[in-house]
Amino acid sequence: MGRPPDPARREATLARATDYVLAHGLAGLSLRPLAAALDTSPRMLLYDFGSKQELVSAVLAEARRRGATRLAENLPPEAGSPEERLRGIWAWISAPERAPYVRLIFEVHADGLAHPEKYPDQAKAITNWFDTLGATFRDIATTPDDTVTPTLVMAVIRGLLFDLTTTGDRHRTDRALDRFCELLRH
Amino acid sequence: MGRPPDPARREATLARATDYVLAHGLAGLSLRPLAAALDTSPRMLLYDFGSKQELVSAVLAEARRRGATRLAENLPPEAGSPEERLRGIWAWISAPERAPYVRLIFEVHADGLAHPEKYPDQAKAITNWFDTLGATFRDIATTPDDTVTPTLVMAVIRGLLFDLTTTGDRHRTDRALDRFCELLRH
DNA sequence: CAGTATATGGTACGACTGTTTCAATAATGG
DNA sequence: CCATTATTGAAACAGTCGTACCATATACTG
Repeated sequence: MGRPPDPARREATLARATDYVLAHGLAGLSLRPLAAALDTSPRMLLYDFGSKQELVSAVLAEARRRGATRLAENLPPEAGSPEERLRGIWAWISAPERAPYVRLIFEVHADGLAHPEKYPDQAKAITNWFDTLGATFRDIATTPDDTVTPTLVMAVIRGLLFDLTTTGDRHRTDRALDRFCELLRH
Repeated sequence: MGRPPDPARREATLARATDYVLAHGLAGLSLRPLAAALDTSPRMLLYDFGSKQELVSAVLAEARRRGATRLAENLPPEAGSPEERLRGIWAWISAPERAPYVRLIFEVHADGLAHPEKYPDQAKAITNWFDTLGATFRDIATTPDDTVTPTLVMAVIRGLLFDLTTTGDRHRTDRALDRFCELLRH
């Protein structure tokens, strides 16, 4: 008996909160402005998530979930040559539409370096996200259990993303990826 | 006439504030705890620097200055082959002693992505810092004014730094750099 | 000494923070 | 209608934030 719970509300709030965090970043996140933008109240955010920290955790999990599905939709891991897949991943992740996700990844990474205790396993989750990408390149590895080549490939992508997001110089970063593909062919 | 100014005090405060920021990060920086750790008062910090934002700018400039001189001291840009220089840079910047600098770089980068207005030209300053490193590799470029190869080299270093600081897996990241050197030789 | 400029302490302001408390409303089953 | 459970609003609490104001202390010149 009693009024039935409405789990859909929490999920809808989570979805819109994730949009908000992707748009505004994690750094200055505050419950009152967030609640105002979501047409709810700080009271309800805490009612649904318990605390700000748990809300942030939920938002990060949701953002990761979204990124993974979008990647799976657009980049079948078996299509084409390794080089074509590498170019596909770069085109996908460096596209302007992905900028909010990329920004959030860098933000969590940086905050996790200063305050590791705030992200118990989420730093690893970010790693897993890149590891998923890295698995795509297992076939250009030197040995079956070689983790070095995927590590290098992911480092190039992350490093070029850092460069692109800082300088905005798409031409130079695109050509640097070309150069890397060249090196990989030999 | 009147009491003479004491510019040494401001510089001493700046040096110790830079130490503090390198140790504690930029994210949660607050005047009162900072002043307490520096045996001074928020009053004096504002007296010397005008505002928190200007203090942060001064600290970042100082940190950049330190990083540049430490690099110049330890890595003469003309010594050895490009590969030896690349390994030298990686060994230098990935050393545990550089961790605070690296953390700060990632932190400023991430914060600059979310709030570009807070760092009018300092995002470019970070780029310049890496550009200085990149100039070291101009001789393995394909053409004299090739910026692509230095871009790729710096991307590998930044990407591997991201990986190393997240996972702590030094063996894997070191070997990934070996692999990159291999690719560069051909 | 007075005059003057720098340096510093203490304090309070207004705005914000995450969270709590108390009360009211809404929706169900009996 | 009533008991019960979920939901929601309004307000307050205790704290922190950057900063401004006012007084005082300090060190120098003439």
